[in-house]
Amino acid sequence: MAEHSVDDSAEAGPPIDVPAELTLDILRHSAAHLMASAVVELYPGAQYDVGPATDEGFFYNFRLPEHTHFVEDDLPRIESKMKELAKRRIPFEREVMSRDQARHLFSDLGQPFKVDIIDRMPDDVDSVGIYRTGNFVDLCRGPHVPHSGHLRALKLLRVAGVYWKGDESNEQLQRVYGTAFFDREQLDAFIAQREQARLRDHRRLGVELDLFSFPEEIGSGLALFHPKGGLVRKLMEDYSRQRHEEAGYEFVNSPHITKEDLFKTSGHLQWYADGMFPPMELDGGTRYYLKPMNCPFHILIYASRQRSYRELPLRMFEFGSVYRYEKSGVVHGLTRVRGMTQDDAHIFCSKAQMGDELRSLLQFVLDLLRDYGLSDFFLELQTKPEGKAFGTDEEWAEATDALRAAAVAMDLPLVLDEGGGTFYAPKISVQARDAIGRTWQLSTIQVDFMLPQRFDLHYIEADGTQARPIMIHRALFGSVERFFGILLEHYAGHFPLWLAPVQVEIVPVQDDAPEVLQYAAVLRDTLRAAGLRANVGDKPGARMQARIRDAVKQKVPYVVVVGRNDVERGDGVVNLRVTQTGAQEDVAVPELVQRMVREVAERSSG
RNA sequence: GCCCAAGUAGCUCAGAGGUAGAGCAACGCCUUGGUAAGGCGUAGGCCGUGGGUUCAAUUCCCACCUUGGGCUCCA
Repeated sequence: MAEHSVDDSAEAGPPIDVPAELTLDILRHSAAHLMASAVVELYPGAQYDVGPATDEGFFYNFRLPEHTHFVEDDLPRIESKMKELAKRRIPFEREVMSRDQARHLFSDLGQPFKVDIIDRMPDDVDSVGIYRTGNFVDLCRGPHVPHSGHLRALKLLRVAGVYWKGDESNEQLQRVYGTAFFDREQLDAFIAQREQARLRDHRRLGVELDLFSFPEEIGSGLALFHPKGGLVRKLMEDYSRQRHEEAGYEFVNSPHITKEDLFKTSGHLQWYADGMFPPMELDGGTRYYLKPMNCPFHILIYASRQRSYRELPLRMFEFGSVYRYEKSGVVHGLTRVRGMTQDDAHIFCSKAQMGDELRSLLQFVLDLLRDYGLSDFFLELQTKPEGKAFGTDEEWAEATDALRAAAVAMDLPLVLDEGGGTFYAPKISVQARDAIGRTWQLSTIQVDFMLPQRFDLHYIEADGTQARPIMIHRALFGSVERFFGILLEHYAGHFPLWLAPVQVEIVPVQDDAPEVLQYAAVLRDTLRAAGLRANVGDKPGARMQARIRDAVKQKVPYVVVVGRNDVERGDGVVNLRVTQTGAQEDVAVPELVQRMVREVAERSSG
């Protein structure tokens, strides 16, 4: 997933001695040097910036001379040059020199990025490490492999434009990504793993399974859900509604557009305008905005009349459609869209209730996510974004502490994301690992002291005085679209029975024998009467084998084959095929119904 | 928004300065087959959109739209 921000720590410190063992990071960092070495040979005058190892491999940032730039087709050339250099077993030679000496060296070499790194080093650094690989010289604390012969399982992956030091206002450099492993087998496994990820890409599955599409006519980042996708989505939403109802939420609704004043009051126009679609202006000059969030609306519902302490906590839930103006380059399938539906709720409560409410809420979130088949979580605590938020540090600290306390009580790994909160509140993000180990940010829970102030919310305390409620903002799926995409990838399209758009495909062996078709129709109706989604294909002339294959490709969980033999035997036993494994067994219809109904009720993941 | 690349039939892709092709899907006919593709045939395309160059553009150039990989940002 997301790469680290540019990390030049490998270059910025004093040199490190030879390591006790050769780690993958060391190998990859050496591979980055080798790549830079190849690039400098192939593109004389190329300037190199930083080139660390990453989780997936390594990269190096370059500026090529005279407006030349890499294209994808250059990668094979660079890669062969690297292999050629690797064969020569060129030693990685370490040298320690004074800071001044190094500065002169890189200045003479015409490597301004290195000079800059040296200049930015802390004052107490007076000697630095240099590594030479043949003619290539890099500022580097190391360590490295002894010689380039260790670098044989290599692959360059892609080129990308990156901002120097990761800052949008800086010049853009070109980054070449690659990866390296100890041996060929590991590299092949990596390539196979990428292929697996490609096969379960939700954008691909969305087309194959006829779930959703992104027609150009609508616009970037706006999805259309087809009947099957719509059904899965409805099942997801129905269950969510049911659970929310049980957990004491009330259902509200709000419009998609609103006058600008509402977003002035909420602070969205001050802090979030970049993420909003431009306004539409009516005849009288009144400006309306599409809503990027639902909170101001729920706040107005709260404020619609006087509230008593007896009503708190007040929990308002809505599948709210919001629109966010995402930059054109970031839109991505269902996981990053411009129009989405949040399973959004706002809890209004007293400060005294906040702790309990947060703990039970977190438990509720995790329980619900588990029901959708995710079970491997960690939490992230995101704090005040300096300079991009209102409110005092004390208020933020109090809200953040409340969140931290609730998070700690969950006994899950907790990581800190300094400055990752929104403009009105710190938050906990629930991160989940999917079936192939990728992590996704799902739920967010925010403790908000700001908006109740800005909207001047209050309630009447037991003693008759006015008090200020606090707000908890929370979304479990995050957005329905995004969660749908994540589940689709998590399951690789094999939805668990309770979510599968078609649960059983009934395949007649002889599709022109009336008694067989009749038998299949009766079976279908029996299954449907039990609330199961059963289907008999109506494609004429399709042979049994082809129908089975289609059902498998459509990832229908079960296939039941019925034919003349079953009709003649008349014992109500049919053959069941578990699509994902190909396993077959004979089973009596009542038992089949019972089993499937139970599997649905348990929401088991197959 | 920025860097790089790509848009040809529903899908996956080939092609070439002289107005297009395959496989699968669709449709029709034949086949009635017991667990992952039966056979034959038919139809399907403003070659992303708009400009330009040219006798001629889907092919070359420009802009825009959409998509992909990144950066930045985020649910």
